[in-house]
Amino acid sequence: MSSTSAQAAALDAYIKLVRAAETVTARAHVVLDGQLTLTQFGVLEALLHRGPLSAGELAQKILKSAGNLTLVLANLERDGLVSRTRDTTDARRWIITLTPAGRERIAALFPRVAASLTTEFSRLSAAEQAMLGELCKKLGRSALLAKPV
Amino acid sequence: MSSTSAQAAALDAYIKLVRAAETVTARAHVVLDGQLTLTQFGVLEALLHRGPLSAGELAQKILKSAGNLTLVLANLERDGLVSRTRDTTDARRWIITLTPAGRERIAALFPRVAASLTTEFSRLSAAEQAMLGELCKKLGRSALLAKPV
DNA sequence: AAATTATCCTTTGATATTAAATCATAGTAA
DNA sequence: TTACTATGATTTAATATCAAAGGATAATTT
Repeated sequence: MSSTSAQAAALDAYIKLVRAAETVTARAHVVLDGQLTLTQFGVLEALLHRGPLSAGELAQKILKSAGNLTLVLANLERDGLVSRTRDTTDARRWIITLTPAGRERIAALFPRVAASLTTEFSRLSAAEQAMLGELCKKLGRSALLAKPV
Repeated sequence: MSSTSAQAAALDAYIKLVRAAETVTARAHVVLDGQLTLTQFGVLEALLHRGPLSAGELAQKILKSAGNLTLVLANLERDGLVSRTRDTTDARRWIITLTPAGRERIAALFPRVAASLTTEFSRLSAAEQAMLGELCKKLGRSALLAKPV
């Protein structure tokens, strides 16, 4: 079994995948202009488009750990961009809400980031973008090997 | 100009791109089994396949800042996996070399990571992998708008 | 040679990130 | 009710990460 060639192809594709993601992200990052970190942008964007969420829900949306969220939210609260209130029906949960300042900040920055990403992806035709999305989706599917019984 | 549809498509493709990269990376990370962080793996892998490099060259290879490399290399040195010696021809540069323990560690882990990536990418045919690589490469090209004169 | 500029790396201060342990509240079982 | 268990969030300890400032050496200019 000559896994060599398949392996070389996989590694090559992987490197290109990661570099592309990093490159495009870095270019979008620039338009934030130091007004938000990328993680903070992710949190505020989720709140803008989905409304108030619990800390746990936010962690899921941006694929980060609960402990991480605690710090990110503390910084955002310190900066007056979000507020935290206890969930009245479950005292373990915090509900995170955009403050007016937070809403203003993300509402101003989101279009810039979206425009940046649109420009970057304009290197690809609509069909190519759809194809890229499909291939990425296939890659992300749940684990290849089912858990044994 | 209805940028809306193009924008939606770009954002959708972007999300899938980033998630795919993160998913595949996280699955490869698991096989490191706590023996190295991903960044440490990147450094040792570069040294294994390219031989001794300066700190600056390593930073370029793994796309990280010089300040970051200082810390990562300090930790690797503390753990006895790399050694640093002054470049005899340029006293500003450090030459980083794998120690026997470092070589052993990365030589054992690299095949595991490569196998993991190969498995992950086996969800795609060879042609699909090549296509994905091409699309990613296109995305990563240098900035779309030339710097004005 | 002396002064200037450039390069390589480190330091500093801040945010990010995770895993694991802990705390508080909720839900369930006895 | 009293235990036990599960869940949501925080804390802790460690590594990662960057931008910006600083230190040392090299290269260039005058």
